Amino acid sequence: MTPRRGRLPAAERERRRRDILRAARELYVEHGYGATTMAMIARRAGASKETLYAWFGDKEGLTRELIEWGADESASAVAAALDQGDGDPVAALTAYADGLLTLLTGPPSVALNRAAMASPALARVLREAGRQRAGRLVSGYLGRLHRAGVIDAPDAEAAFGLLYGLVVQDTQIGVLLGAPAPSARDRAARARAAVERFMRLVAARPS
Amino acid sequence: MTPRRGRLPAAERERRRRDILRAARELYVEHGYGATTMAMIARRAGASKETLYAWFGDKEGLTRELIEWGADESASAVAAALDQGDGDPVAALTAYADGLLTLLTGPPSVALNRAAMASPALARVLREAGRQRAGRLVSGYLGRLHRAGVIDAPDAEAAFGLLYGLVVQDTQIGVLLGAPAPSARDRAARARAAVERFMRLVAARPS
DNA sequence: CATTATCCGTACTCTCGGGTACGCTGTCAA
DNA sequence: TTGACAGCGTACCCGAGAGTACGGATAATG
Repeated sequence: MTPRRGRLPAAERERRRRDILRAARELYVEHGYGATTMAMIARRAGASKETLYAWFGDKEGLTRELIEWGADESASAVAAALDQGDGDPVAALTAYADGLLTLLTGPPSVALNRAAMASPALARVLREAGRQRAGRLVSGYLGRLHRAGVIDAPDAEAAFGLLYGLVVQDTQIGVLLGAPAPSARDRAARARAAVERFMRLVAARPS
Repeated sequence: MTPRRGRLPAAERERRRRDILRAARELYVEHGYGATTMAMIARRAGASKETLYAWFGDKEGLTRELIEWGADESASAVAAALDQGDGDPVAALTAYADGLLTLLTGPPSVALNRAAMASPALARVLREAGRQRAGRLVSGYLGRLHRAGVIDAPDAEAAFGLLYGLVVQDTQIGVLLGAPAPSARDRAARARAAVERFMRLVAARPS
């Protein structure tokens, strides 16, 4: 509400940048990517269109930064979840699974995934910044479990795919297509069941 | 190439309708939904824009019919796959799994799923005509396996979700976001592994 | 305090695609 | 045979939104 005018110091400028991204994310959630105009974003952020174009290049550039910002947040969330449980892999994986479902079915993720479908460039960013980065974290964790003899999964990448499938099933694509998102209770139950099945499938063979 | 003019008899009219839908599908695959204009569709189908609007209402209506057409095809494919194997459930489910992967990662399905992301109405059609319909077929099949004592899966819906997750994992969303589609060999291997794991997880308990 | 780089607000241009109107032509039905 | 309809081609309208230009206001900076 404070009309900011004149040049901004670096710190303030960084905050304004986040304000703009936040405004864009809200509008994508409310109206969808296609129906959100640069004018709407500028209006909600209390900025001018010219500033948007000066800072982000164009609508795609702005959206790209939005995706990267979200990917940063989710990567930290994954790392944090895997640190839970005090070394108990089931607890850590369950925390990760729950977080994954919460993230993927959350409005911001849904809006950005839909947006990415409309632009190959954005899709690439989302895939690399989001999925692949988180995948590496989890694969690395599963690889360590394997080497520690906790599970029998020589191919950590494949094990990650298996876990992912058990957790997510068709939930994400369903929500992207308009199905209601699962409740917190549902997510927790799914996470537990998925990890239990995962452990059963990759149980370490007695040597 | 034959310039069709004058009123069309019913049979011919039906063929022209398919021609138009086929043209639209090709263009969606080549350029994406958003970048495909009604003029392009009319041009490729050798029809006039006015005819498109007269027959389909608007772009969304045309796309809706396209989705329903594809759903019809895929429902028959599912039914056919489940009939394979001469009563061997593993063979039938493997055929289904392979077909599912082939369908979901195929260019037409990818193009239509991306299109549906841009419109809640289209998303609803795709979800109901496609996913739910196929889901009912498979759930019904799994329910029969359960009642026959072949598997232990009292909740057929949940069992379908599990099978789906084991088969598809993150492949569909990945392809939608631009990852390369899996090869036929990869699909077959995935289908076999998924069904093998599925059977292990829902193995009938010895009573 | 003067200066200057920003930044807001607004108004503007331009392109593009959805949707419509219309005349011409060819084919089917009476 | 002949009307009348259906469908092609083309030209057109219009709204909308991306991106730009510019004047005026303002706060950091020296």
